[in-house]
Amino acid sequence: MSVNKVILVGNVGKDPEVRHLDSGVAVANFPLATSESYNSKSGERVTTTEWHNIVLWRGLAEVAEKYVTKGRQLYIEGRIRTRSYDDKDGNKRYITEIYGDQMTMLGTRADNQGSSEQGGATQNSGSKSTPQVSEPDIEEPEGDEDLPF
Amino acid sequence: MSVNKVILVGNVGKDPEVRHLDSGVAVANFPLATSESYNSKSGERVTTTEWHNIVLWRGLAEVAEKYVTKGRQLYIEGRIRTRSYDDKDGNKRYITEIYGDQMTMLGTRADNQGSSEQGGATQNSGSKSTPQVSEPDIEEPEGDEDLPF
Amino acid sequence: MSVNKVILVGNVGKDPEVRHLDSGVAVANFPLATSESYNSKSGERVTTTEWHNIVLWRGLAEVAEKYVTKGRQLYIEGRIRTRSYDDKDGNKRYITEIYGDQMTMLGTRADNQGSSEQGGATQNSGSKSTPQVSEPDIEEPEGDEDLPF
Amino acid sequence: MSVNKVILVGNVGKDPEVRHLDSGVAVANFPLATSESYNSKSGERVTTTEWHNIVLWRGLAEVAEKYVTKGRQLYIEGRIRTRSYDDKDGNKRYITEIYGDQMTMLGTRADNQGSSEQGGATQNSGSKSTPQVSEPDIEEPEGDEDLPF
DNA sequence: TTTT
DNA sequence: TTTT
Repeated sequence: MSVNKVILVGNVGKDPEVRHLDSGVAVANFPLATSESYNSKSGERVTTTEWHNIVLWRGLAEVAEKYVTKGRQLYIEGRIRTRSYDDKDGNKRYITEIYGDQMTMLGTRADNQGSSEQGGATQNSGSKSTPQVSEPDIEEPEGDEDLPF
Repeated sequence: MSVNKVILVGNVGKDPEVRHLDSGVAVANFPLATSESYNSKSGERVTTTEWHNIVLWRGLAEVAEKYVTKGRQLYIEGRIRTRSYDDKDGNKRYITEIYGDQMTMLGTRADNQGSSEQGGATQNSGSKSTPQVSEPDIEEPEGDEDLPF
Repeated sequence: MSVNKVILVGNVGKDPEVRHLDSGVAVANFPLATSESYNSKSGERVTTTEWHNIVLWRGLAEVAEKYVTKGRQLYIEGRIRTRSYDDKDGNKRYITEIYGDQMTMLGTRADNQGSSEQGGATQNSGSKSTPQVSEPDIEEPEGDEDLPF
Repeated sequence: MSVNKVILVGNVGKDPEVRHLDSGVAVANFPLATSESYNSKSGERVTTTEWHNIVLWRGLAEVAEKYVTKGRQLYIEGRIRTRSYDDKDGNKRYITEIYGDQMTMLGTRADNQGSSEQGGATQNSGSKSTPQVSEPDIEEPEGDEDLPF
């Protein structure tokens, strides 16, 4: 009876960290930046950046491992999840993450690799550079508890 | 160059707290619950609830003050914002909030008030019980009729 | 490499028509109304209604058959699809439809049935009146061509 | 009491046609393609393309006039609107359009211009190549700093 | 009519 | 920590 949906277009802040759980399930984590600009009262242009903690599971994590790199522009659709953990001092802390259910690579390869032999709008051929992917299904990301975050 | 969008349909956990800043600007805060169900490996039906910290400004805050109450089912569209603050021990803490840009009251009055004289699908008359509102914008693209398509 | 997403909250205009294809696949069709209000230049409050042609497949169609009725308030998430057909005069015509991938019943039962023994915000017990459902997966709605629209 | 929202990421099919109404209001029209791939029953990879009729007003139309060109990858957020018109034979016809409320240019300039002196991830400097824009609204919730959370 |  |  409810909806929890997030849609982000932003830039990857660091190369993903990908773990493979004992169960064989892959999990990827990386930060994604979105930014907003507005004119302050005093007239300057102000830009603020928001950092999102992206978490991808299974197939999406594997795609991230292969194709997602720092600087990449991505579309991510997913849901918000806040979880608690104990910090080194035994205090309960909270962290909010975005569990991605859908991911689309934006821009072309030239854009994102800096290899730069080619700068046009055409996508690189062969090696299916940047697939669009989604979660296999509505399978729940269980086994979550196994993760030593 | 980026997008930070959240869409929620959930139930209000507590009556909003509404503050009026010195500037006259109103700010409302309240928790909104979304829930998800899935079948665990062991076969039971598991429901997890996610709590979202909703923040509304100005006109939306004023609408919340008047119409949003505990239990209410709402549609909220907004953006994610994580801010830091120092806790009582001087430690830096983070909290993630949803700044609402658009809000729609769901269900009918009977639904949400329990007064219940009337249960049909028709909306309550008079007193425009549950207005739909958004941040200032909403300039209508009129003049449409002028177009010689 | 692309995204085609629609999010609607509106009211069902007519009870769904549900067909069962030879393959056993169910398909449901019904209109959903969304409305917008704004103040015209001349100062009156103007409300315009938009009608969306909703199409649901398989499990979602079956849920619609059981639970979706005229007047019901629904959340629908899906994608836009425009298809052509030949009208009685042999002219090519186009129709745009929303293929729903996700559906959530809004409001409570009292709201939507008019039976009205109960009007509070609590959901009906037992018989899990209004389930939230989604497409089994990314299975393509093939067999579409079989439909005598 | 309703929501009519569309989110698209796709490629511009033709340079926009921009009109300036007598009132001074600008209107831009262009097609945007989104595509979907899936594996058919017979095992081949099938890609279908959906064409969306984008309509932008005022400031957004002016941005489109300056920056949107054929091939460009765009994020568009808006709403569905179906309108009728009479065709040359006097028959009533319908067309469904997407009225854009928000637009974001995706990829970098190198991506979209083919000028190609440069292929890396860095955006072109100067001439603020690809602004992100939205309909008039966007009043910032400043005064935030005043809040004694 | 785009893009991969 | 990204990007413009």
